[in-house]
Amino acid sequence: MKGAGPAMNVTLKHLQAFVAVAREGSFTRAARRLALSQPALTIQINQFEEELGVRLFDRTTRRVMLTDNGTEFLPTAERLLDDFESAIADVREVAQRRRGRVSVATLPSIALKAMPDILAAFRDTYPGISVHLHDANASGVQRRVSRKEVDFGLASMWEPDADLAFEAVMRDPFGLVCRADHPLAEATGPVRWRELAGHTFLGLGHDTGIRPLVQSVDGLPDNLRQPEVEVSNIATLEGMLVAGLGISVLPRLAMPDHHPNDLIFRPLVEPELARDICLITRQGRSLSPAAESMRDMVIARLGGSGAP
Amino acid sequence: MKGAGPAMNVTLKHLQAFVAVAREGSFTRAARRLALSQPALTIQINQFEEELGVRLFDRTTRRVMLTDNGTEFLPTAERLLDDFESAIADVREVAQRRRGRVSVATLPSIALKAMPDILAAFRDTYPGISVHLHDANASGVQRRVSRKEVDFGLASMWEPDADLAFEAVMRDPFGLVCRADHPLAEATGPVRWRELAGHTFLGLGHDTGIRPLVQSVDGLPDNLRQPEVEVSNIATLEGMLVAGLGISVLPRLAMPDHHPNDLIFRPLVEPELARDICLITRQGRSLSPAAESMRDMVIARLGGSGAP
DNA sequence: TAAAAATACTCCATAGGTATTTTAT
DNA sequence: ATAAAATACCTATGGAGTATTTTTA
Repeated sequence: MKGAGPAMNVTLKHLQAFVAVAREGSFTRAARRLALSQPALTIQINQFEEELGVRLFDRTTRRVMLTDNGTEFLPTAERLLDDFESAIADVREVAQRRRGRVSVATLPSIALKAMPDILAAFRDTYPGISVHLHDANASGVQRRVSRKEVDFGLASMWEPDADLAFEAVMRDPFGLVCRADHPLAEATGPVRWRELAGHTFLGLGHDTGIRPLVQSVDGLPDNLRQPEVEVSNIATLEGMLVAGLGISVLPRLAMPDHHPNDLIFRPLVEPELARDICLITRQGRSLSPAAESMRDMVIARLGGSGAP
Repeated sequence: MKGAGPAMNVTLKHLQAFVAVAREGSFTRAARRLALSQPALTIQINQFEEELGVRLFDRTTRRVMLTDNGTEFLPTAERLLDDFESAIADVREVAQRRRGRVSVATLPSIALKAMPDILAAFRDTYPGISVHLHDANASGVQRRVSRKEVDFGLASMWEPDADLAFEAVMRDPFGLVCRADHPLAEATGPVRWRELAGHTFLGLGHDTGIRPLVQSVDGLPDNLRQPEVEVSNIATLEGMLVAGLGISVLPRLAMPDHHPNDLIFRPLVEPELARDICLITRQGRSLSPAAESMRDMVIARLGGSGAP
């Protein structure tokens, strides 16, 4: 409620002019330093004094010296200019990605398989920017983006949301996962969904993004539609798979790779199925410079290729 | 040595525009508040964002909201504007005599006879300005002015000084001072210098401004040119006069008035002699606003009249 | 008399205005 | 359909330059 103050015909140029003349003790030299003509400087100082109602310099054509008022005001003027400059410089540093912070929410599988490389490259390119990585399931990622807890998310779509924008950056194809000594592991290469019929199937719980996708497959065998066993997280599933309790179906990125010799992965076809890994942002909200850089790097690293 | 920074295409107007839009959440309303057209404001914000390299607002034609960067920068921008305004306002307060300080050096006689009224009036007119009064002899007053210990001095000229400016503001006429029962006190009104011949004369010492003036009088009686008794300060002289040890010669203002019934004063003529009470300032140096006001008041109060 | 500030004038860059278009709700 | 931001275009203010005058050491 305090409107544009009465001080606002005073500009930064006036302060700069004042400080320059005070430091140089000469209009001519100060003008040179400011890359200005001497008359222009004279006018600025006159205006400034007029505006303040105070004489800042006692000057003859031979000597220029600060008045008491000028002496008193000089440090203030210098501080104002410094404050101003450094505040602007701070913002610019953020803009130039020399400083900043970005936080991202991803699925655990992505955090594990894709992010380490990306983070390493990012820290390399933008050493001044700190990165915060949160992992959550698909629903949690969306929630964190909505709540502005993170700059953006990287996950499959959990449910459409008008406030969010989803940009697919990578397809993560589903495949059969089972023990290497399982009958289905005798062949390699693609495997059809219907070949999985009759094998003990280990399913994933409702709160993952994976389940609804699998359920959407046309002509899904009954043992996949109504799994005999259901677990809620990948780690448990992994243990059961290694123990040979059954087979399962997972996106390639979600497949555990702690047991390269025990477990195999065969892409599923007829139909091919994949989850789209999306970059999730708030609709209509721009990203901070740091977040933008991170987004670009994620797209560059995930965009063209499939899984690493 | 750090030249005009790179932040200086940014102006206070940009900051004001930013803060106004942030507060109003609307270009149109902010423009109204700034007494500006909406397109002008749009341009300022665009320039500012361009200059900073950062988007400050996410805007559609329907909604304007701060970006994260904008949110972060807003308090800084507000602080910068406030600092600026209050710094300028401070200077203006000094200019408008609402705040400040003035110090003056005067002769004891003036401090005693003239200054009380002046100070009272001054404090009345400029309640925010503090006044410091120093007393010293003529030589000391000049020294304090030269050394910038005071804004100006008020005294007779001790010796010419090219660095000082002397402006006579009042004539302080010399007169005979003696006891009321002295033969010279029988008459009243003016008295001639030569009438003082033959009376015991009490002289003042060399470090006062009075002595050289008296010595300069044409046809000065010998008893004045070579006083039998010499004292160095007025208080002592007063005591001796009251005791009836002799007569003396003093400017009217310097005459003690603790003994209105015991001592009389008769103006001296043939020739008339007076000391000029001068306003003493540093040559070529302007006065602070507070000092200027004090100077004006001193001239107004002493200028026209003689002693109060 | 020489060097520096002040003044006079001229010009053009740009801040700001008006009119219009675009866009999102 | 409407209200608000963006764009296009134009105008005029005033900031800055050059040339000159004034002043003081």
